[in-house]
Amino acid sequence: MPELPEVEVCRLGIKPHVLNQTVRDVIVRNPNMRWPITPTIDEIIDCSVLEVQRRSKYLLLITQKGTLVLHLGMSGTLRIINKDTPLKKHDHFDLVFGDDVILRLNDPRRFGAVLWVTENINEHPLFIKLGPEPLLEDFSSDYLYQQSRKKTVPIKTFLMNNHIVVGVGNIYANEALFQAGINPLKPAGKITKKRYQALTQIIKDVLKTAIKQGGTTLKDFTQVDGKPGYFAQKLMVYGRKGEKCYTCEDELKEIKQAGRATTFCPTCQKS
DNA sequence: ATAGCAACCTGAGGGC
DNA sequence: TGCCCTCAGGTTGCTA
Repeated sequence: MPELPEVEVCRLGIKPHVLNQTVRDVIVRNPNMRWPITPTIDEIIDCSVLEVQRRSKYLLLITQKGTLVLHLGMSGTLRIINKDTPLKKHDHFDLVFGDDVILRLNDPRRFGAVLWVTENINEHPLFIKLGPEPLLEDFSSDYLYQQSRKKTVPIKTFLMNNHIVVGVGNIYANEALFQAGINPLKPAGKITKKRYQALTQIIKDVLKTAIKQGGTTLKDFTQVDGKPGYFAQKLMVYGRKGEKCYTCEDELKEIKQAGRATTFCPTCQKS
């Protein structure tokens, strides 16, 4: 389900329900996520949620004893439910704050993760090599330009590399490159500073707009209240292979890059 | 260092 | 109806 906007929408949705609440119980129905949910997770019981943060596509529930790290993988969703809510297939994990406040993780493909981290989160192996947050100031055109020098990797693959910038997944990489008029195959190192200035701003704008719209609902993403996101209605290229470009009406093409589908307009994104 | 790709897993959709 | 194949919003970790 999630790229950065979907995770952020999720964070904003659960925060008012869990902030300053105390964890009463933990229920693990299936520990076999990307990494096993370990019994040390029980250390969170009796802890209070001091902050609800996001780093990259990870949600962080920060308590006095440690941080609960949640990742939604490709198909994960979080809901706030109550004790009478019937169990659905793939409801693998509950964080119980009370009879009426249960944070429940559903994840059919189990690419997601639930981790209990007691060390400094920024020194954790999963976090230590992450690039800057795209919505913060340290993600700038100067930074992106410097990182790209002498890189032959295609710009689309470059943007999806977490070491360069986090949170830009397949949907928003496609959309940002279309809006910037950049060919996804163009080597990152051959793009001018001026074009990086435009691209950097477009990435920020695309992500912010998607957050405002409540994220993109394709198959299984819903907001915490179960409503879909509305950004799918704004997608210019993603998932539109063979359809007409909204700008020039030529046919959108799809190629494969680093194992992921890239959709683009050969006319509007010539170079 | 870098690039490509297999792996993890379930479900949906298309072709026959 | 069923079977088989491909594909899906992510990320790690292997090989060359």
